[in-house]
Amino acid sequence: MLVNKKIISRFSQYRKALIRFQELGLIKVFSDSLGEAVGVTSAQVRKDFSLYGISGNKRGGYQIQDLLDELQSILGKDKVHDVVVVGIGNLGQALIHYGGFEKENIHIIAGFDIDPAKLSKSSRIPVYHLDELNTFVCQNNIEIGILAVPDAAAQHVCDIMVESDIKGILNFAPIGLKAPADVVINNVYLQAELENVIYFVNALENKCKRCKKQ
Amino acid sequence: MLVNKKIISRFSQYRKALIRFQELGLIKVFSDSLGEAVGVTSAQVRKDFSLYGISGNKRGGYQIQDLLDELQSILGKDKVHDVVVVGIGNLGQALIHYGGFEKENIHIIAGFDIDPAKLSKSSRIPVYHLDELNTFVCQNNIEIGILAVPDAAAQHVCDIMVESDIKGILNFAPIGLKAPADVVINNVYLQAELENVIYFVNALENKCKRCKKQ
DNA sequence: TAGATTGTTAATCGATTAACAATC
DNA sequence: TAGATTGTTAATCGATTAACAATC
Repeated sequence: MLVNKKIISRFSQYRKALIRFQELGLIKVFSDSLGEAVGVTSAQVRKDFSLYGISGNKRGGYQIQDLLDELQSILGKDKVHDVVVVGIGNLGQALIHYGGFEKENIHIIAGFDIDPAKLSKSSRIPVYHLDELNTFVCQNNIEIGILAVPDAAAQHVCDIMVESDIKGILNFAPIGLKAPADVVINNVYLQAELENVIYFVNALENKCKRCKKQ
Repeated sequence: MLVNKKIISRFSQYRKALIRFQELGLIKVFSDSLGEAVGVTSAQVRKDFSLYGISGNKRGGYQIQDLLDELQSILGKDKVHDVVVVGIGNLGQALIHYGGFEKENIHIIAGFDIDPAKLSKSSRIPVYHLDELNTFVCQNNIEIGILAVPDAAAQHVCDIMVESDIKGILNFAPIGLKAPADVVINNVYLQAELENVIYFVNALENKCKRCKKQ
């Protein structure tokens, strides 16, 4: 796969950095400075862009606005994407209350749960019963769903989402979900990310201790 | 780097899957079934284990309990890790209210913010002013912090955390944080993860359209 | 024993980087 | 022009996988 997850992640980060540059009043960047802002080499930046046919000016760097236009279109930021959140626990709640996605053209338009206490059809972002997911997705042409239910329910709820014809799932349950090949699944395992930090902090400490002993 | 982020992430996932297997009453697994549960090849599983000197029985697979013991110790699950959350917005709040980390020996013991409205010293998990971070970290021997502040504040707050002698940061701001080499930083960019799903859903759709045209 | 699974080596695959010619 | 930066190729690096001998 020539175009992979990582390059698209970097595009998201380039975009964020370019917006910050623009806010500072800058007009153009070099692969060098953009790479530094994101934490990658300048070669990486140029390679990424050239893969997508994005070109700058030899000696003159890249026009920030041009880059942004290209990245917007690659990342689909030129149109609104409606998203639903399934599972209104702590994380699901945080996501539907977080206002930051709005201005990024990602609109979270509804939540779903099975707990009657969580339902509220009249909130700014309504929360419906999971039974209504199918109809809602169909009527509103939803393609993307965020899955934030307890581990034990994850595969089952995933099946329901797929059944409803959701085409992409951002999954927070630490489970290797099974789904048809035409459904995109992207996993974020928060506990694993935290354990990663813990592991490397310990690893580094042990290395230091060993160094001191010598 | 022979031991990288990815292998440790897989260890976290193996562990979760093994716990599920154990709950089902299973005593041993094969690299095959464990790989399937996590979504990797059996070769990957055996390679990962052999890198850490974890061995099974030829023909007999691996004892789940033995594996768990090894993974617990690699991931540092045999002792409690205290963690603080800096930035009590939607995400920070979700993290300190999420109870699931407790039984995983990851204890979130305090939050920090600068907004007076967010402070509450008497909650189950108290939220203090950022000014108190230094003292708190020192007194409680904190090594790990979760950074969940607005983008614009991220680098500044990161500096404060490093200053307080925090050694590992799980960062949610889409910024390539600058920190000394002995500070471990692990980035989770939720918006980028969502944009990833959006990108690949679109990419797949376009491919299908093209297929149908032919 | 025959069959199945591990552990490991070697091959493959893919992503990153170094380097430099092209050129503004 | 001289100098700096792009765009791209080739080299490197690292991670994954295939394959199979060892062996329970």
